[in-house]
Amino acid sequence: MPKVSAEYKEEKRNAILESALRCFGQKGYQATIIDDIVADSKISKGAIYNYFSSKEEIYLQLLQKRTDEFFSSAEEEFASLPDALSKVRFLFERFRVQELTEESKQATRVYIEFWLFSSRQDDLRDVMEQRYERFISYIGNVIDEGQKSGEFKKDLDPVRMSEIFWSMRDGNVLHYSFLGDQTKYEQTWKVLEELFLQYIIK
Amino acid sequence: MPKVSAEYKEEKRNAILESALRCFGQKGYQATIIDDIVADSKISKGAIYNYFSSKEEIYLQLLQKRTDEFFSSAEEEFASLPDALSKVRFLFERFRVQELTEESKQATRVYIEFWLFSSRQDDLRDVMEQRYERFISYIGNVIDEGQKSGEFKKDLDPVRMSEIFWSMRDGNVLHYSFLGDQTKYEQTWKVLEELFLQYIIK
Amino acid sequence: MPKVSAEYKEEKRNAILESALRCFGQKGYQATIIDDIVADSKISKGAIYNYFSSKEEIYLQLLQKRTDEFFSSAEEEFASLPDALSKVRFLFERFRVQELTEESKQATRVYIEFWLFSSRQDDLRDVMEQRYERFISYIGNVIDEGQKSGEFKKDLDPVRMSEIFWSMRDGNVLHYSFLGDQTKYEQTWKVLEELFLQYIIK
Amino acid sequence: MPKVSAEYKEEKRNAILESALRCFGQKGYQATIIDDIVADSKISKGAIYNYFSSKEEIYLQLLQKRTDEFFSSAEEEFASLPDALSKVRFLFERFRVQELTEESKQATRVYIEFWLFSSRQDDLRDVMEQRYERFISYIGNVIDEGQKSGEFKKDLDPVRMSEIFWSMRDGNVLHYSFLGDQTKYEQTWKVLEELFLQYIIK
DNA sequence: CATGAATGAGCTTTCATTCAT
DNA sequence: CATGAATGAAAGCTCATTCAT
Repeated sequence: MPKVSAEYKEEKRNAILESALRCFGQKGYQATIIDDIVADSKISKGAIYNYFSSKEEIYLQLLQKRTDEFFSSAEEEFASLPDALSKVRFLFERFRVQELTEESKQATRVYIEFWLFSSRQDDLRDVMEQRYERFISYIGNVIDEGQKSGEFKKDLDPVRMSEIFWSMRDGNVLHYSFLGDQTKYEQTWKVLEELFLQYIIK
Repeated sequence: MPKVSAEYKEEKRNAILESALRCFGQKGYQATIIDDIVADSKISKGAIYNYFSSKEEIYLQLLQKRTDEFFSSAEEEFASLPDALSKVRFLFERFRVQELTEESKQATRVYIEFWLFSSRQDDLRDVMEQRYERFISYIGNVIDEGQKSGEFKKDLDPVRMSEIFWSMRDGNVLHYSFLGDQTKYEQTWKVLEELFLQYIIK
Repeated sequence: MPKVSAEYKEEKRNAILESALRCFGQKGYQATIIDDIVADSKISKGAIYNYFSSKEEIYLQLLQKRTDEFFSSAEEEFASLPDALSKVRFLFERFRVQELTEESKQATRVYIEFWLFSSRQDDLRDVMEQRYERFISYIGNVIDEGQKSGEFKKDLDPVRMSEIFWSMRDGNVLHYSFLGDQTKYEQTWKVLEELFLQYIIK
Repeated sequence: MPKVSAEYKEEKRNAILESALRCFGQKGYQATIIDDIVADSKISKGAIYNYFSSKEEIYLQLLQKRTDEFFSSAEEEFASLPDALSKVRFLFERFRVQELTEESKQATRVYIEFWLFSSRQDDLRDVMEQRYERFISYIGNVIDEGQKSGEFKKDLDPVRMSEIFWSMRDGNVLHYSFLGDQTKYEQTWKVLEELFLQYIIK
């Protein structure tokens, strides 16, 4: 019989994750120290370690949460979209709008940093690779759908096009996260969308 | 041993830089400790600090050297290329081939990590920003040249297209550095080239 | 263990300061390494840095504490002393007795070393200069009081006489800290007292 | 058969010592690094170690040289002085004038620093103790001479008075080296002279 | 469960000294 | 003898993690 309710614990977990995202975003994953999260969240160091076993774990959970949120919200939107093209357009729109928030920009930056960081640690690599697959196949499926419906060219490899989508997105956000110019980000992203659609649409 | 030749010192410097690149590439900039470079280069810690004033300095010099090499070799090639389109094609070709080397892949990975890292430190930011400008304007000029010669569409913003080129490249290399699949890298890059050229050519 | 009382922390702070004084006294400020204080106090390096931000800070706090103690105890004694002469006599007596303790001898030695050391570092200089002023004006005021009451010669500059007092004291302790001969120290100090009083008394 | 003349070697030795004094004076003994002396003297590190076996040795030699110079010049002056009082007056005058030079002020400062430093190392202690004795007995002898000639009070202990002389001098220079106010130094020293003479003269 | 004091391995950088040339 | 590159043992300080209260 637990001493506190499950909601209470869930709330605390979330508070820690939110603080962690802010801190990681501001200082970077490696540069953030646990005391930064303590200061931001006003939750004691010991408590943080009650909820997460390590700094790495915090990051991983954060990533998981954001990933889940992305997929569930995308899934929700997709339900009302009639065809593959609308879905691709929606994704471009979504990344155009979403990245503009400071939170989202930082999340991506941290994601890239951690991605790089993880690539040298086998246990982390596996986690990141699975996540990668999930993202790739998600858009791959939309492309595939569009091919089947005759919207997109048939001779494209859906996986390849998906990789291209994500490369463009990651590259663009990487530049934006350094430059910080929102208008430029939106315009560049708009051009990338044109480039991409022009290439896949029949 | 003192009063050694300038070449000797240059060699030593390069040996350190090469070791550093290997180490940074394998473990990441932040995760690499000076002793890793000592172990890899068989050069003592003190000696390393005779050549470079800090770990940061080592990185910056490494970056400078690679940047200089890129521009001088590109300049050389460009001399024999008749038009802007050939130049853009050459750049795509170059990044297709060059990134395939382990060294180059790691260099880019380290570059991205440091880029992220530097964005929070004002003094480093300046250095990185200047380097960024240099790369952007380099391809911007080629685009501009192509517009004047009538090769490329006139209504494109050269700077934007340059940013798009670099975003695509950085995004693609980032993915490749994580996945490590050369064939996939080449194919994706090929498609990105098509996408890009199709968009800019009249 | 956390959420300890303020006294607990105060005790720990003091334990560190006491160890530091012992170490500084034995080996000198510059020659003392943090591990010496760790060894002497049996408090871990990390814990020491929880209480003080640097070795310099430890020294400065030590100085502050001793200075405060000096002034508050002197103030207390002064309250019951009827005239300026008694006060000057008291100060001579005090330094005669106090310096005899090993702790006090070492403190002065460390103080002088740090004084020398600080004179080349602007931020430290300021701190040390203020402390200097405070000591000088303290005795200057007593001299002044004695002049007004007619005890001391009127044509003396109180500040100068105060500087002379402290010069004699610092010089004498410096010699004593090197020689370590208590009897000699006391006798020399006695003579210096005579010299001084003979010069200021009407 | 040496390769170079003895004078050549002597010159180099002196050049090193002069640079060392400048450096020690500016930065302190402990804070001075060999490279400072290299930079100041333009003599290579290896060469310095040909002439001196360690940094400590450099200091000791410097001290020896200055001590010898002091005694030989004092001896020279003393020859023409008729009585003990003139000799004591001459010493006060000498320290009043001499300390005003930047070089001399720094030398004393370094001397005190090293004195403190040496007191914890047995081998150095011996050297410093001997030097101490020499200085003490030098003035002790003058006092003694004055007592025998009837100039000074008979009931004074010459050694004690000598210690007092040197305490006053070291204390005063210590303060001056921190404050750096020449006028104040001269005036304070003048008062100390009065104090001292008033006490010893019959 | 929460707290935050304690731990100590680990990091970057320094510098007296050595020694190959 | 002169040179200055090489060495590596320290030193000050950090910070993820633990655990007594």
